[in-house]
Amino acid sequence: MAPETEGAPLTLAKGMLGGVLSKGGVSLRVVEVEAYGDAQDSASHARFGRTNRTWPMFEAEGGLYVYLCYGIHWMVNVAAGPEGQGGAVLVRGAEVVRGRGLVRNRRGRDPSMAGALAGPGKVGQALAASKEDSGRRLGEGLWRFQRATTSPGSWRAGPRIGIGYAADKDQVRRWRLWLPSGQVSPCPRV
DNA sequence: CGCCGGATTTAA
DNA sequence: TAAATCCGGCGA
Repeated sequence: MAPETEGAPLTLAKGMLGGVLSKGGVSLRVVEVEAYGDAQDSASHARFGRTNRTWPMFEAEGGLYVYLCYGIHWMVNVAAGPEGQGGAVLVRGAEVVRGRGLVRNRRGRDPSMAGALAGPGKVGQALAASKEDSGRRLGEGLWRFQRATTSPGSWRAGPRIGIGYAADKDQVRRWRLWLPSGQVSPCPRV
């Protein structure tokens, strides 16, 4: 499936753009993602190796890696495979396709405006993601993912956000991808 | 065993 | 510009 010349996380990231990620009654169209690599990627949690938290990153493609950031926000990632390698794709932005009322209740605001789910914490909240979801798999239980039926056509790429701690060489990687139609998540203040 | 700080959001 | 809020990973 993935070309050998390209890392699995970046390949999966491209494949996820425009697709629909669902948990229970909420379905979100993915418009922004970031790829995180294996232990060599100093921005990736895979650099810690398999730990109590990070082990789902090392599962085969389609595994869910969900973790808490800043004590508040749940980041939703999809393991990129191959199994044992480490690597995942963070969902950074989405649009509500189904379950608008549910998302409104969870978020406390109307999710229909453009950019309402621009930001990984917002996506996690819309899906009510938490620790229990980490280690589950897409296609099992409440979680589903439907790839885009029509090709997104084009995407844009830029450096990943919020990884200032990582080595410079990693920041050169343009592993944040988004659809031109989608609103990009804001760059947090450093 | 305690400290540090983060793949962020929000409101002031 | 800061507060919210927590736990994993690392050093001691």
